[in-house]
Amino acid sequence: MERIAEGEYAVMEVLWEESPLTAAEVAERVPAERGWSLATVKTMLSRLLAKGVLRHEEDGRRYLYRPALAREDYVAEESGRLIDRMFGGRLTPLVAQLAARDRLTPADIEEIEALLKALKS
Amino acid sequence: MERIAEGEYAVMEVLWEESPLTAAEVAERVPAERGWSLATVKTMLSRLLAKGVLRHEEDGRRYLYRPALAREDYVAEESGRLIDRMFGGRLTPLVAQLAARDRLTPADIEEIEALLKALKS
DNA sequence: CTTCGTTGACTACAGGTGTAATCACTCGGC
DNA sequence: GCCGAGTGATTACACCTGTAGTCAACGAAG
Repeated sequence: MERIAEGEYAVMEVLWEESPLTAAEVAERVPAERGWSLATVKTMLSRLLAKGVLRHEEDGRRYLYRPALAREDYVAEESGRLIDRMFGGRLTPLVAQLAARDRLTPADIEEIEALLKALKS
Repeated sequence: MERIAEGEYAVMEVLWEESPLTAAEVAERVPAERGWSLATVKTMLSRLLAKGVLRHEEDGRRYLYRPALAREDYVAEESGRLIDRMFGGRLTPLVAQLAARDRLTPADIEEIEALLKALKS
């Protein structure tokens, strides 16, 4: 599976949220902080098409874009990659890491415990 | 904090494992799958120096390199970045994600439960 | 029909990255 | 004193990425 760059990811996010969309609609929905011109968004769309993670269908003289890759699949791949690289493929050290950095609230802990309990049954 | 590229990360890994080391020693210890020449490793070292994540001290006519950035700090930053981007900053969806993909063994679950229990006290 | 806005395609260009080669220097051995 | 191996510095170059500009075609409005 082709890698998706950071900026390209922002475009995918938009389309995972809502699709199909035209290039102009995607541009509207990209977070304003990016400050991208329409041209930039179009470049992203072309590159994502070339990478095969987007599809487009004709709609008159323009295209409607939609993801060709499920968000879950992408997210699973990226998470796995990070955990493999940094934690030798094991999740526990990541949890420990985050805990040590106070990234876990008591509510988070409860939630994860509940999730794990459900998994065991 | 400067970003560290994928290849550069491999060099950091070596130095986090053992330091200080000379360029040649780093090259020896980089995973063989990379198939890097010594020249490539030296380039990486220079760039990492420029980014300020490595230090070097003189040792006669060569340098000894050592990390100027703790592994924990880097790992914390990267993990946080990924979790922010893909899971809205929350860890629970990541755990759920991994669970759904069978990336969690029963042993993992036990381990994390124990960790969380310890955290609560 | 002419004009104008919209659209995809193509081109541009600087900075980062992977992957080196080459150069100049120097120290240890002869 | 000279030579070769090791060393950092400098340079190279293609591909990826962020960020557009431009162009040609086409369809709607007048």
